[in-house]
Amino acid sequence: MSVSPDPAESAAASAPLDSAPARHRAETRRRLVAAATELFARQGLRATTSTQIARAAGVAAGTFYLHFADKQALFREIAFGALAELRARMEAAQRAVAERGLEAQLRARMEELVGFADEKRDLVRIVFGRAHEADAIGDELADELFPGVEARLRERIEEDRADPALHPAVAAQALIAGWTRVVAWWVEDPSRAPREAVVETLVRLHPVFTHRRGR
Amino acid sequence: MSVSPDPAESAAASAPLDSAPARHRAETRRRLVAAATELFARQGLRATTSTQIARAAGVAAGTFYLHFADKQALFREIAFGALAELRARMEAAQRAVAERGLEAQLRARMEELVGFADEKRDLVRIVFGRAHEADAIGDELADELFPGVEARLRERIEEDRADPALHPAVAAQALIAGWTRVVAWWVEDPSRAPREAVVETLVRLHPVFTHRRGR
Amino acid sequence: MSVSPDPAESAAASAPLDSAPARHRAETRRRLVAAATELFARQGLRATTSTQIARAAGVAAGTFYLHFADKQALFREIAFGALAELRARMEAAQRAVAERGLEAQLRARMEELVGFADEKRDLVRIVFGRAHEADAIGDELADELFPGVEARLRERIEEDRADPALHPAVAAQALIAGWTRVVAWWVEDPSRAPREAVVETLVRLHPVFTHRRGR
Amino acid sequence: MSVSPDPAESAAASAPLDSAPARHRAETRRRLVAAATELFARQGLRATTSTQIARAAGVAAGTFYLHFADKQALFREIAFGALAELRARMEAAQRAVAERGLEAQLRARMEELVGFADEKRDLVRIVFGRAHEADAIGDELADELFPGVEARLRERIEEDRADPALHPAVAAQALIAGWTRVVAWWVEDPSRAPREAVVETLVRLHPVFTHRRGR
DNA sequence: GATGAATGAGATTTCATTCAT
DNA sequence: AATGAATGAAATCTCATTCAT
Repeated sequence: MSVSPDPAESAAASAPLDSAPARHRAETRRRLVAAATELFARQGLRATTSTQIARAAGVAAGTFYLHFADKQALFREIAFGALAELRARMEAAQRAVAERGLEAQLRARMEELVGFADEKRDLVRIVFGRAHEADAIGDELADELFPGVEARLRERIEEDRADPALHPAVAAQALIAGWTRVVAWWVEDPSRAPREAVVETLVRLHPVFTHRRGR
Repeated sequence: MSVSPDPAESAAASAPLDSAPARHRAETRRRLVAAATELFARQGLRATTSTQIARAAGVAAGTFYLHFADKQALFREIAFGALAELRARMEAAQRAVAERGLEAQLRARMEELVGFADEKRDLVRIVFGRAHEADAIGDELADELFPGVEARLRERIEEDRADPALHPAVAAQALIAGWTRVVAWWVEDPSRAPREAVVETLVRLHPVFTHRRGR
Repeated sequence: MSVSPDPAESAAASAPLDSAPARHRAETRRRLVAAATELFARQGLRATTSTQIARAAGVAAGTFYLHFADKQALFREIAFGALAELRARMEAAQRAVAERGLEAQLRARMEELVGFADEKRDLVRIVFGRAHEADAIGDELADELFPGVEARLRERIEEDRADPALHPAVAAQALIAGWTRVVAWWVEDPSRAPREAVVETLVRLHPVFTHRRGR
Repeated sequence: MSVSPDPAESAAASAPLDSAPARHRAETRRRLVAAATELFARQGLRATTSTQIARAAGVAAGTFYLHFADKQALFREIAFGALAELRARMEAAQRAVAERGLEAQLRARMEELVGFADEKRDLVRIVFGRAHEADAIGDELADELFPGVEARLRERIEEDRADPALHPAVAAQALIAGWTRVVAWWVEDPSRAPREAVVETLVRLHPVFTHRRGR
């Protein structure tokens, strides 16, 4: 499911989803996404033009805009797709150690985060890297994460599993910024720190880890 | 003292630093910085052109380039100047409570950070805000902070005032990102959290605060 | 047929060359060339801007760059087009007197050269004149002529119709330089020499004219 | 003696030529010429700025204009100085073989021309090379040569040592253009032709060489 | 649905030259 | 005579997006 508005969605909905034209249309869209993913990874977001993407997908320049509002929208789709995948993996990893307690779950999540970033370095670099190619999309992703992180933090505080003096929103902002920055910094040059140290440090900076109950 | 390279510095160095022309030159430079500070705050970095700045400073367009390589360089100078001021204030605040212990010092520093951001909202917005107007300058500032933060963290760990399992560089990246993100988020809309809560949360996320000695 | 590389050629090649858009595109290009020819003749190369040409052709400024890499490229096209015409005319003139011998052919060619320059004074002035407006394009034209001139000279030498002690490449450079200089000098002020004298002198400086066979 | 107008000459004339200030002034001028010669050879004419020359000569930017009207004027002085040297050397070479006849004199001159170009490749490249860095200065040099070449040609024609059907001015233009082009082409890459072949070809293209008396 | 040619705004930057000191 | 900071004009070229076919 697409997170950003998609000019084509209404059209697709008005026709049988498996009609021949609809299938052709979906195929064109898929080709655009594939071409863009490849080009973004190779050249970055800014250096890639919508016309280039269209050409690489074998369609005309104008066709691009029948599927996406603009270059950002296409990239946003890729980025939010990746975020959805990351969340699913973190969920799964957490569930797999559910009975081992909050700390184990936290570690599992951080492990998954770092592993995911390692697999999708190009994407991480574009979204969170120094060149700031994705402009505000990194912030949009962070905003997407924010409510959940804040809510969970609030719960933990209520359960006395996190410091009650923390302002949940402030802490959530700080946490998310820390995570994104650390993975972006690390994928830039993974020799900067052993992967295990990255995970361990992210775990140990988390309020759930540092909080001593009943104090 | 200029933080960034200055195309004119070599020339200036070859003449007495207090000759009449040199004084006039310095005055022109000062006027450019003042005009730029004003314009950046009002219109943002992108919307402000080098020619606008020159005009506002009462000099010709080309004069701008006699003093700064480009708009970014001038802004960098402003930003690094602000950073220097922030550091000085944080140092002073820390020294003022030196005898009250590490935690008090930490709180004094965070208080100063948040207060400073509050005073220079425009600057914070440009450098760390969502529009990413300053491109990589926010990162340059963060990089400037990094060595010190990392070194201090390392010391604390050695003194058993911070969790020894933390990787100093990773933790420093996370901390700095958290600080900058939180102040940017907060100045965007200070009603999001009481100032005291922001300070307190930043304090309580810090490894020096969370670490329990001798464990 | 375009002499210089055309940024749009690949795109055009991917579509039928006679489709409606392609025809429209070609028409736009033609209008740009026409407008440029007129403006170059009137104002010279330097004083004419790409934006002026676009406006005179009734298209937007950016459209210019859809058809030509820059002003030079467009001028190069005009210049090489003229060269092609000159060559064709020289060939035709030569063929018309083919049976009257080498000297007659040479004279026919020189006559055509001088006549052509006379007709296209503006172009000659831009390309070969003192203002050097066309920068290296005059040299590019000379380079275009060089291989043919050198080859023909070599043949003549082998046929004992030119001095065998001549170095063909050196002589070709000298000849071409002489021709271009003389016509540029003459069109600057045709009263400097009677047209017939110009032709006759060019003929009599040519190795084929001066060589005495069997020596 | 300088060929181009020199803003300093009048001033120099109004003071004793050997007064202390005059000597200092001449010294500054000499340093400017030396610095310029070096910079022009290394970077070309365009890439060298008047300010660069002044700095290299150890004087202020404005001082440059106390000695030369502009960058072109300084270069013109260098170029005309070289031309004067070339002429002197050609004269001397010619005189050395005066008794051996016109052809020997011609060959001596061409030999000197090619040798001189070989020694001053940088200068030849700037003045006559493809980059056209010297703008019209090459033409000014050619114009300087023109009257002499034309007059000599006229004499030869009157003596029946050159084809009487030649138009002296036209032929002079062609000859000079051939010489300058050939040396520029050759110094660009001396492997293009053996030096002897260059000389021999220039000799054999000359009307004095090709003319058969009494015909 | 697809095409693809056309749009169009506008900041940057350089450096020869001047002239007040 | 020397200094050196300041002047200032102006053409380029990009590329996201549109819209007539």
